[in-house]
Amino acid sequence: MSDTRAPSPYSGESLLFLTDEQLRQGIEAMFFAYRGFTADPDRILSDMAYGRAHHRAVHFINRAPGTTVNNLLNILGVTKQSLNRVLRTLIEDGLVESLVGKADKRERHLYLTDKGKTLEQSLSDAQRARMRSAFRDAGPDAVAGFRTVLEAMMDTEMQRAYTRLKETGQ
Amino acid sequence: MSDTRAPSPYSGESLLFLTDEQLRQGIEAMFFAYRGFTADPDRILSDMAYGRAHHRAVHFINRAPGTTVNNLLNILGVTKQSLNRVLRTLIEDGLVESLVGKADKRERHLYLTDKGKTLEQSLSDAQRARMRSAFRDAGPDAVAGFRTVLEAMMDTEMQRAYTRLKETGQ
DNA sequence: ATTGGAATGTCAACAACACTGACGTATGTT
DNA sequence: AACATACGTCAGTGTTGTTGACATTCCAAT
Repeated sequence: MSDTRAPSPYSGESLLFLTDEQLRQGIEAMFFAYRGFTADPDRILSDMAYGRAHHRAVHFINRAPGTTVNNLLNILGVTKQSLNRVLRTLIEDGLVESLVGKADKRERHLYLTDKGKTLEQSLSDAQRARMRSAFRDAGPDAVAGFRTVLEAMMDTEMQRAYTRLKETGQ
Repeated sequence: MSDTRAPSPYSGESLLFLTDEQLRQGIEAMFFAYRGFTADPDRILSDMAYGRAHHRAVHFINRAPGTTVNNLLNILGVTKQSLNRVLRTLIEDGLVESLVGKADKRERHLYLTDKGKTLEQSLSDAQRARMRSAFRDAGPDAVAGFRTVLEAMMDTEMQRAYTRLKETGQ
C-alpha cells in the first residue's frame, strides 16, 4: 500500500506530487489548516454556552431555511440524539424556530429567528474573513485547485450533498 | 465585514472568487472534505480503544522521532493533561516509548515501538490512500493550489510548525 | 548552596459532543 | 388494521477537550 517507489513517468506527466512525502505534507496541511478554519468561530462560541456543533447546525439552517430535521441529520452526519441536544438549546434560546410541516405533519421545518441570524452572521463573518484572506493571498487558480482537491476527498454522499448546496446557493 | 458587493476589477483580474457565495462554498467544502479526511483512520480506530487524538499523537511521533512532550504539545495544540491521558495509554499498551533526555533529564523523548509503527502505518496507509486518490483525480496544479490555500488558512504559528515539518521530511 | 523557574506528571472535576439502545407519539401509507 | 416514517426523549457510555491544584525533578542563576 505504501508508495515509496521513485517517481516514474505516467501518461506523459511527472507523478512527483504523489510521493508519500507529498501526501504526508497534504495530510499535515489539512490538519493545521482545519485548526485555523475553526479557530475564529470557536473563540466567539466559547464565550457563550455553545460549541462547534451549534455553529454547524446554525450554518446549515441558514443555508437551507425550512430544512427538515432528517435533512439536517444527513448533512451533518450525526445521530438524531446528538443533533436533538443541540437543536433543543437553540430553540429554547430563541435562535431557531421549529414549525410543523404543512404537507407532512410529522416533519419539523427549521428556520433561524432574527436572533439566530445575528449569531450566524457573526460566526460566518469571522470564518469568511479568514477564508477571504487565504483566497486573496492564494489567488483564483489556487482556489480552484483547492476546491477540486477537497471535492475529490469527500465521500460520494457528501459530494452529492455539497453539490446540492452549491446549486441551491446560486 | 460582509462582502456582498458586485465583483469589480482589481489589479487586472476578476474577484469573482471572493464573493460571499464562493467563500461559503469554500467553507462547506472544507467541512465535508475534513469528514472524508478522517473517516478511514476513524474506522480503524473505532475497533480499538483509541480515537483521533491517539492517531495524531502517533502520527507526529512517527514524523519526528525523539520529539519531546512539550514539542508535541505545541504541534497538537492541546493541554498537557489531555495529551498525557493519550500518551499514557499508548505507553501502557507498548506503542510508544518514553525515554528520559540525556542532555536535559526533565525532558521525555518519545519514540514509536515496532507495535506503534505498525499501527501508524495502517492508519497512514488508509489516510494516504484517500489523499492519493484525491490528488490523482485533481492533478498536480490543483494540488499545488490546494496546499497554497491551506497554508494561507493556518495561524502563523502553525505555518511555522508546518514549514519546519516539511523541511524535516525532505 | 539555595532559590527560582521550567518540564513533566498526576489527581480531580467538568463540559462538549459523539455514540448505542430502547421507547413513545404522531402521522402517513398500504 | 398493520406497518413505516419522522421526531423526540431517557439513560448510559466513551473520547477528547478544559481548569485548577499539587508534586517531582532538574537546570541555571544568584
